[in-house]
Order: sequence, then C-alpha cells, then structure tokens
Amino acid sequence: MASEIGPPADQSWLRAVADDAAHFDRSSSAERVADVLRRRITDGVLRPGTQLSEESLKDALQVSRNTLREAFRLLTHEGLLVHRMHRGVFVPDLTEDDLLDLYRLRRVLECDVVRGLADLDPAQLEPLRADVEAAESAAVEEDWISVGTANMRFHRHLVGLAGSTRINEITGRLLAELRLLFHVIATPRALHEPYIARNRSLLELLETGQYARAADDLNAYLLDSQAALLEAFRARA
Amino acid sequence: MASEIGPPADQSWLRAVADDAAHFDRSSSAERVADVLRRRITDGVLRPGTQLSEESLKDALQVSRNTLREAFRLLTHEGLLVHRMHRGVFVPDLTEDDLLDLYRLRRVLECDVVRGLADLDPAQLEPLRADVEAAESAAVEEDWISVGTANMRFHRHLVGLAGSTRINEITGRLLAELRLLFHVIATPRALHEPYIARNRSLLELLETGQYARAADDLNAYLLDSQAALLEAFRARA
DNA sequence: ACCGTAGAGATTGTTCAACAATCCTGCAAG
DNA sequence: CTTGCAGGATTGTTGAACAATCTCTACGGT
Repeated sequence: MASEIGPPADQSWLRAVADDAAHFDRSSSAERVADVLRRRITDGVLRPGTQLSEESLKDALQVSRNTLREAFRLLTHEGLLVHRMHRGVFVPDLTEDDLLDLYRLRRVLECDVVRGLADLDPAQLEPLRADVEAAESAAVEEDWISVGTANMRFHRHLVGLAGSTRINEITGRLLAELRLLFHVIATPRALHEPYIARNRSLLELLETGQYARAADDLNAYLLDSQAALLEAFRARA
Repeated sequence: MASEIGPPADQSWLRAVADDAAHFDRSSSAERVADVLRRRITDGVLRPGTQLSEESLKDALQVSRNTLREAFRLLTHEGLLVHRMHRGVFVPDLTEDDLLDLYRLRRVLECDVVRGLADLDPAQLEPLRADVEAAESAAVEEDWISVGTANMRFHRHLVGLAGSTRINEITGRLLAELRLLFHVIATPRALHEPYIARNRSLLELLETGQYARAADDLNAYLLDSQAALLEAFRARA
C-alpha cells in the first residue's frame, strides 16, 4: 500500500485521529463535571464569593459526592475555586494584589514568548487572525463579553506560538483567573474595546517579523490593560 | 502585658505558631500521604516509569483508596505523577523536550524576578545565605544530593524575594520536576558542585544591589546548567 | 442590653464495600 | 505475522455510613 512507502506527511492524519481519540477518552466523569462548573464560573453565572454545596450539586449534576469532590479539586488547582477546610469550596474573590500578581506573570510570560519568536510560518498566525476578526465582529454587535472571550483566545494562541507545554498550561490558568476579575466590574466595554485594535496591530508586527518591537508594544499594552482594570476594580459596586 | 504594646517583631512567633497550626490542621489525610509519596519521588526511591498501584499502596499507607487517589491528584498537579486513564499513575519519564521546556520557564521567571528587585532588606537574604552555606558544608562531606537540595532551596528562596504567590507556586512545581530529571543521570557531583560558587557570587551581587548584573549572570548560569544537564541526560544509562 | 457558652443542626472529611468499565496478557484462528 | 477473543487484574464510580468541624440559635450571667 502507498501508506507504507509514502512520505512522512501521510501520517499527519494519524496524529489528528489520536488526538481526537484522546480527547474523547480523557473525559472522566469528574472532568466532565469540572467542565460544566468551569463554564459556569468563567461565564460569571457563579459570582465570586458564592459557595458550591456538595449536597445540592451532586443532585443537580447527577454524580456521586466523591466524583463531585474530585471535580472541585481539579478546579481548585486551576484557581477557579478556593477550598476552606471544613467549610467547603467557594468561587474566589480576587483582590487587588491578585490582579497585580496575575498581570506581572502575564507580562513576563507573554513578552518573553513574543521576544523569543523567530521565523514564524504565516500559517501559524491563522488562529490569531481569526481571533482578531471574531473580536471585531462581536464589537460591531456590541457584544462585549464575546469581545473579551476573543481577546483571551488571541492571547492564548499568541502564547501557544512558543510551543511550550508548561507555559501554555500556566497561561490557561492565568487567563481563567483573570476572567474572574472581569466579572466583579461593571464596564466590560471600556475593558475590552481598546484592545481589539492593539491586538490587530500586534498581529501585523508579527506578520512582518518585528518580534522585538511587538514584545515592547505588548508590554506597554499589558501595563495599560492592568491600569484600566485596576481602576475599574477600585470603582466597582 | 508587654506583648500588647510591644513592637511588631513581638508578634513574629504568633505567625509561626499560626503557620504550624495551619500546617497541622490543613493536613488532611490525603496531604499527609502526598507528603510521604512526594518525598519518595523527589528522593529518587521511586524511579521514573514505575507505576504506583492503588491496591498495594493503600495497604502500605493505611488509608482508603479514595484518600490515596486524592493524594495522587495532588501530586499529579505538581507534575510528580502522571495519570493515564484506566491505567493508573506513574512517575513521569521526562524527555529532552521537558528538560528544555523547564529550563526555558526557569530562565524567564528567575531572571525576571532578579531584574525586578529593588531596595532589598538585607534580612531578606538571610535564607539565601543559609542555603549557600548548607551547600558548601554538604560539598565538604561530598554529599552531592544534599548539595543539590540546598541549591534548589536557594533558587526557591531567590524567587520568593519577588513576593509573588503564583510565581512561587510555579517555581515549586518546576524545581520538583527538575529533580525528577536529576535522578535519571549518574553524575550528581558534576551537576551540582559548579553552582555552589555561582550561587555565592550571585548572592554577593544581590547584597550589593547589582540586580541587573545578577540577572544577566543568572541567565548565563542557567544556560550553562541546562547544557550540562542535557549532556548528562543524553549520556545516561 | 451585652457577652460568653452550650448544644442542636447542617456540612464537610474519611472510610468502606460493591459494581461497572477498561486495560493487559496469553492463546487460538486465519 | 496479524487479528480476534476470553480471562484476570486494575482502575472508575457509586452510595452509604460515621466522625469531625462549623454555624446558628437560645440560654443564662453580669
């Protein structure tokens, strides 16, 4: 058969299949439950400070208490829940210190990733383009929550360009925690709209290979974003 | 009583007691089990690749299977175990890619921390001094494992100077994973000894406030360390 | 009216035993 | 040599039970 003597490229679909299978297999009950809760938390349905009762949730989600607790653990490790001994789990109420801590980490990682880029294949930037366009479309419809989501994905894809497993993982958690902060403030438009254009400009710098300048821009970008978020946070209801 | 009007320093023992109490209280059975296993793994008793059977361990550690599984989860999150669905947990077998990934993250975080330091209180460097001296003492007795441990602590304390909760957490996991790599190679002396002097020199730069230069030195330091480890890794048994 | 305390009720922490689902091994058939 | 199929072993999940701890309320003393 051709597949036995074909070029290595023929095996690419095998990897895709394997990935799909893994994605299908990996879902234990606990992880499925964690997915549901993660969605509710990052979407802001569960406000910071609210407690997640074991008894109520196990009925609602149709799983055993042990499995539910396992899901709690997963989310706790992601920073989306905090666990207080003998008291239960709560959606965390992040502080100003958390905000600064998160942005510090963000600046370090994202800027370093961008600065370290080299000889990027234009195809790799495709997801970033899609995110920018998604944000622009959502902005036309004044759907600022979707704008925020698209911006988040832009940054996750940006970091993904480095191909570092651990940096990707950390960034995922980092952005999830950041979302927690977005939900305690009341002006989503002011927080997301300005960065659509900046994301596009960043993308253009990447497309033309100006990585060092992109990193500097990104640093300033993140400092501005931090300042705006901090101000909104202090003026929250 | 004097303690009510004394200087803030008087309350230091209170914090220590509170920390101890918290450490005692917080330690659920699962965390105690995790401590035991963590020690075994980081000490190299459990070699990379070995499986941790639930049935055997629950008898050995005298806990229920659920508690054991929870301990597994804790260690999995720290990167000290990997979980394969329906197959169990294993001590991870890190690859060359992991080595490079870990060092990349290490360089970014540690160098940024050092570069961002300012107006350090000399007392804050005390733990670092203790670590350097511990490494030097252990080197005299040719206890290279202890040297490695002291070096690790030096770096953890170094990162701790930044006061960032998240960076501390990430570094803890990072160094734990790094230890996993040390155990698959056979020349502990060559990997740890050269860095005792470099740690001391780094400490002196910090003591004299030369943070920018310290950061540059640290970067070169880590690149050398990575290269040495990589070489030893390729030549492993 | 204020404060500390005791106790009831509710929630979480931990264990156990059982069953379901999946993986690994070895063997037989094509 | 590959494929398919038992069998045994291990993990995944559940439900119930009990212990430990927290929260809230009511009581009594000052």
